[in-house]
Amino acid sequence: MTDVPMREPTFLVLTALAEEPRHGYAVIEDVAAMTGGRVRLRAGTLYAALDRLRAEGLIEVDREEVVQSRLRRYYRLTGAGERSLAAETARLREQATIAERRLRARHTELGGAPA
Amino acid sequence: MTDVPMREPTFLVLTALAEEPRHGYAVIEDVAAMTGGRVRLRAGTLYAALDRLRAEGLIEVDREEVVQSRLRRYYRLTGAGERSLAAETARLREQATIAERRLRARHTELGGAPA
DNA sequence: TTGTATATGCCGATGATCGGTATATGCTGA
DNA sequence: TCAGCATATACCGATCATCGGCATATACAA
Repeated sequence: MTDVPMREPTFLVLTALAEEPRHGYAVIEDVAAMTGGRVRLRAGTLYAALDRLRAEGLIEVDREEVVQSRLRRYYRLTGAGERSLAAETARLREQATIAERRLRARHTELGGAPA
Repeated sequence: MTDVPMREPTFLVLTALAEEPRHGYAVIEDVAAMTGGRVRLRAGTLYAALDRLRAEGLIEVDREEVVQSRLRRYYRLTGAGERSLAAETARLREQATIAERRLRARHTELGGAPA
């Protein structure tokens, strides 16, 4: 599906599920921990992303539990989800590498702008 | 605040300008080259991004040239733009590192992933 | 003269995310 | 006691970057 790049929340949801199956709220917590508290996923964003990723076949329901009358629906990465996350990760790394090289070069230059 | 993560086209525009001042069309070409042809910026995306980034103070007009009756408006990164790109790059690298570690761990596990 | 490359720019549609709200339950503290 | 917070899922309207197309010019090649 198109190499429309993933947005940050979507990428982080997949990364959270890459570690182990998690239910929605646990994904929110893991994403917050992973980003040092910077990213607090909104409930609307999270559950919409979960539905969308499931429809795309990148994640699937692992199991459901009921704890203290509350439902916990656990999701896990599918094979396609894992490949998608790996591809996206490679893209992030490549682009970071290119940008870093260029940023470094700016401070390596002695005085002048290149012609 | 500006905690809102940059989208891919915006990041690539800044990366293109990090190397040297470029005019719009040259940005499109550089981004295509940088991504191995994967990302072909739309004119609408590019010029809207240029206007937006200029309004945000991340880029500014470097100079204007007229070549064969056609205007070329060159843009360059500002100090704020350079810091913003550096921050975004760090974010990409961190997230790629976390995702890679988790993806690797999945294949390190004894017994492999459940079908 | 049709098409491609250069070059900038506008405009409507799309869709992921944001921010808020709703619905429950259980725990803690004033 | 009752307010507030954490847990947990889910819907909703608004925002806005991007997409995809179109318009405008000029120059050159097929």
